[in-house]
Parts: sequence; C-alpha cells; structure tokens
Amino acid sequence: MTLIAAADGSSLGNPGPMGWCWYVDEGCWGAGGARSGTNNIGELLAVAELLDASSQAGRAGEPLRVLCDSQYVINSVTKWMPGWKRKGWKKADGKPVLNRDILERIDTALAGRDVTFEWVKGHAGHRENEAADERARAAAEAYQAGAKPNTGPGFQGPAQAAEPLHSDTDASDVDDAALGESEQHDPDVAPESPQRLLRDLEAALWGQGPTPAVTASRREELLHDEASGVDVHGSFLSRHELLEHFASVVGRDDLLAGVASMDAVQVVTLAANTCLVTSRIEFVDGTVQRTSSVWVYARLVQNERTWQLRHHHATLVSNGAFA
Amino acid sequence: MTLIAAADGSSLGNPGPMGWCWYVDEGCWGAGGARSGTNNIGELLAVAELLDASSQAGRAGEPLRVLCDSQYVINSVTKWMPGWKRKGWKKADGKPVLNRDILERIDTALAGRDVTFEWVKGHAGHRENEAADERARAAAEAYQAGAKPNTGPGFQGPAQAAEPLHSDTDASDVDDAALGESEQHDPDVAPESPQRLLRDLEAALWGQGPTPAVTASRREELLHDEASGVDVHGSFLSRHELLEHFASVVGRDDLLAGVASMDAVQVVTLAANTCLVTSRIEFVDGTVQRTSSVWVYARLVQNERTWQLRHHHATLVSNGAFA
RNA sequence: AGACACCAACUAGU
DNA sequence: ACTAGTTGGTGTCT
Repeated sequence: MTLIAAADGSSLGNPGPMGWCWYVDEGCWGAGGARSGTNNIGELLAVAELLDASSQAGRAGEPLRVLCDSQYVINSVTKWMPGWKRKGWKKADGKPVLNRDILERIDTALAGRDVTFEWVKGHAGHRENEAADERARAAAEAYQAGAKPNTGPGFQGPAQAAEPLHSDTDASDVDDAALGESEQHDPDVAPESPQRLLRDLEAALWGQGPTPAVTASRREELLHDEASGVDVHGSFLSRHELLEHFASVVGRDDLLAGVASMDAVQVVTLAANTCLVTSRIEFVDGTVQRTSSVWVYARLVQNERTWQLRHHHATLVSNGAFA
Repeated sequence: MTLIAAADGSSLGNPGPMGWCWYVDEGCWGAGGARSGTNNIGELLAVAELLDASSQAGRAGEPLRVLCDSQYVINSVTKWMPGWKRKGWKKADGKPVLNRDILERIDTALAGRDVTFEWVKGHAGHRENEAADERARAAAEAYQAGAKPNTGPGFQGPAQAAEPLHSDTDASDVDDAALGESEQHDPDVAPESPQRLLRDLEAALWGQGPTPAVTASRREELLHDEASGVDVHGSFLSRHELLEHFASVVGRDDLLAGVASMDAVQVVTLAANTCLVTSRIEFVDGTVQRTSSVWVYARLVQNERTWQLRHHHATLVSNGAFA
C-alpha cells in the first residue's frame, strides 16, 4: 500500500526555535526540533526523519508519496541535487550549497526506495499539510519554552483506528444515512440546509460517498433536463455528453481509473433553489480536477422536487508533480 | 494651541461598508464612509480628512498630534513613505504599494505642517480612540443600511449648520456613472430580460463590448463580495485573486495579450436573480478558454441591486493545435 | 528578476 | 474559534 505523508517545518523568527513534523494520520506521525534553526532546515529535516522512520519500521519497500509545501525542498531533492553532486556542491554563483549535510542524508535514505514528492500549497486547507504544520509549530514552540516537544507515536501505533482522511469539513455530521430516499416535504422552497445533501449528491455522481452504487437511472434523475457542462478539454457538453462523462468514470472496477477522493467541497447558496458546489477531485491515476457545479431544486413531472445538476465545469489541476 | 485628535476607521466584513472618523472633542469631530472599503482605507481616510478639515478651518498653523491605533498608518506615513517615493512606490517584494492615492493625499496635506503621530492601543479604554471608533463604526453601519452617516459638527462652533463640504472624495464615488442604463424599479425580482444585460456585463469584465474602459473600481462593483473562481490551472480563486485575474488581462494595451473576441455566449436563468453565462473566449495569443459564470442579482448596501459575478470557472480549450 | 516557504507587527471584522 | 487588510524581514534556490 502506498504511504502518503505530509512533511513540514517551522522556525519562529527565522532563524529561531525550529520544529519539524511528518504526518501520515492521527495514529502515525513524528515531530522534533531544535533550540534554533532556519525554516528550510526544518523543512528538510521533516523529510529526512520521515524517510528514516518509515525505513526503521520496515516499510521501505512500499511506495512513499511526500506532500510538501516547500519548493526549495522538492527542487533541491529532485532537480538540483544531481547537478550539485556532479559539480562539487557549488551553486550557480559558485558558492557552496547550504544545508548540504541534511541533503546528503536524504539522498542516502532515498537509495533503492520509490519516493515521489508532490507540492501542496501551504495554508490552503490541505488536511495533512495543516496537520504537519501545526505539529511542527508546536514542536518549535516547545523548544522556545525550553520544554521537550511531543514527538508523536511514530510508525507503529496499535491505535490503528486510523480514519484515512475522511474529509469531514464540519463537525456537524452525525447521522443522515443514505440521503437519497429521505425527505419529502413538498414545499416550493428547498430544504433548509441543503449543504450536506448536495455534498452527498455531488459525491454520488462520482461514485463516492455513502450511496453505494450509482445506477445509470439514478444518474439520469440527477441531471437536469437542460443540463450542460464543460470538460477538462474545454469542450462544451450537452446533457447527453455530460451523462457519458460521468458514466465513463464511475462504474468501472479496475484500479487504473475512477475517483480516488473528493476534497475541499464547498456548497454556497445562490438563491432559494439554486446552489453552487465547488470541489477538488483526485483520480486514481493521480490527476486532479477542480470542479464547479450548479444545482437547482427543480420540479419534476409528478410535482415532486429534487436537486438536479444544471451545469458542471471541470478544469485539470496542473500542480507540478515532481518525481 | 496644540490640537490633539484621534483618527480611526471601520470596515464591516473587511472589505465591506466602511467608515472613518476623526475626533477632537464632543463639539469637534467629523465622520464619513463609503459603501465598500477595507479597514486600512478607513484608517487612512480618517487621517486624510482630519488634515483637510483642520486646514480648511484655518488651523494649519497649529501643531497637530494624531492619536492612531494603526501601525500600518503610522509606519506608512512616517517611516515607509520616503523609501516608497524614492523607489517608485514598490514594496519590499517588488509589488506596488496599495492605497497609494490616499497616501499621496496625506503626504501633500502634511507639507508645511507640524504633525506628529502617536500610537495608542486599540480597544484599551483610550477615550478619544474609543470615541472615534464608535463614530467610524456608526458611519459604516449607516452605509450598510443605505442611510447617510452623521458627519459630525466639523471644525468650528457647535451649531455649524453649514454642510460640511466634504464632498465625498473617497474611493466609492468613481462608480455610479456606468451601468446607468439598466433601469431602476426597486423590486425584489430581477429585471425581466437580463439576457442582454448580462451578456454586456460579462463582456465588460473582459474589456470587450460597448463599455469603453473597465476601471478597477468598476470591476470591484461587478464582483460579488463572496465571489470565487477556478482558473485554467485548476486553482481555486478567492475574490481578491479573481479581481487580479481579470485585471491582468484587461488594462493592457500591448497587442500580445488580452481578449481578442468572445463567442458562443449563452445566458440561462437558473432562478429569479440567478443566471448562468457560458462563453468561449479567444485571446490574442491564440489560446481559447471556455468559461462558466454565475451571476446573482444582489442587494447592495444602499438597497440598490445589481448583477454581480458570484463564481467564474475557466478551462483551456485544447483543440489539437500542434505546431 | 522570479518562485516557494518561514516569521514579525498592528488593525478590521465574522 | 475563524478570515481579511497591510506592512516589514529572513531562508534558499534558479
């Protein structure tokens, strides 16, 4: 199974009390720091310690994906290090490369392992990145206060209940089993809190979420009569093409296609009966789309009313994914 | 006699309805605001208006002590402005200094006067600061309610009936001209045929169509307070980033960038007050985007209503153009 | 000149 | 608890 971990560093005052953290999930993370260091030393140490810890836990054989917000770290390790090694660790201006010791430590630890780095924007609500950020800062603050930091459970942790990033963006979700068949007051206005409902409907379209199987006829119902869309190639889609678009993603079992996860789902109410849903979708092939969907609470033939997708627009996210 | 005055600003929502106030004593203070502005614009305007008002009252010869809780204002005026003037109003990161117009207005008003600034901690029980704070907020609330603010007695005697000439030089009056041609019944529903209007507004955003020049403040008006977007790279855009997104395309004269033409513009009504506009945009560099925009007929602070862009999503069209 | 990150300070609000 | 408006700086590389 592929390991996915965020790595982050912190330096109060920069330079100043320094902390680092790598984070897989609540039951699996590690942190540390020093009385003084730079931001970049913290960022590098987070990666170095992650490689060591995973290796020591006997998991060096698994592919590892490192989420990191520092382009300095990613470029250093994946782009610039080969040249530095060749040219005697001198940078473009002829002066020696800094933090060479940690970089060499990372280089050694990387040997024989399958590790990829992915840049994630800092402070943008990325779960793992935020989790690592908090803990790195907490470690730095501990050193600032002269205390010892919480070093975390490390790599084993029997408390392996380990919810894998189940993306609950608000604390308000409790029950609400399978929404689809629930409600049915008829009124002309939409149900009061369509937020959660629409989040689930959007997920259902992509074969995610609580609803188990999205049948073709269910998808038919979810699309408005005059639905339209724009796909990642910039092509305008009719309702029929939009249906195919969803069908081509959902309803396949192979591991090479399909939706891996939905993220950053936001629902905003535009008017009674009209909502905008934005989200970020990761596919199992590693591509990521950013989508905007307009949903309307439309009247159906039998005077029933349901939420239906009126328009869908997708854009491919081009975040540098470095290998 | 040395004049001592507090200056403070307020912005509900920030940005949002904005107010400013300068305060000498119960018989001598002034306030104003605008339908929208930032906290810092309010703080700066309070100082600018204080300088103007005291000057116009013939008291420019007296020393003036300004009590202010914004280090941004104090540092801008007393520490950073000399450097900015020297280096062409660029800040440390190379980007242009914001609110330059008000800053220059203050700089001009300061010439030949004896003015000192003193920092006072906000919300710490400081009498004059609290008095200015209340009145600035009251002014902002007036604009929020669509009413006129109490502008205060100004600089002379208590019963000074004379309209305080302040003539509203603030940022918010640049507008009002354009868009005039849409009518104005006030009702709660949008004008009956928004099709053509929205087509023009969408074009205006891109610097196309009948509207000749799209000013920055005009663009401000066209964007909903909570506007969001997705750009061709799949990045989520906040309102601020969306503004920059449009500004970067419009407002350049060179022939190597900008919008060449808009195409295939469709307007569909999602609900009363909510419309979806799709279009195809060709840029002069040959790239083509497909866009979806959601517009809402929103209530502005003065109980005016206008169409505003609520969400914008763009995707690059990849027509197999291999060169 | 560019990019990312790390911070510091004040204010305005929800 | 959160977001936004604004500035100053350093750490690192191309």
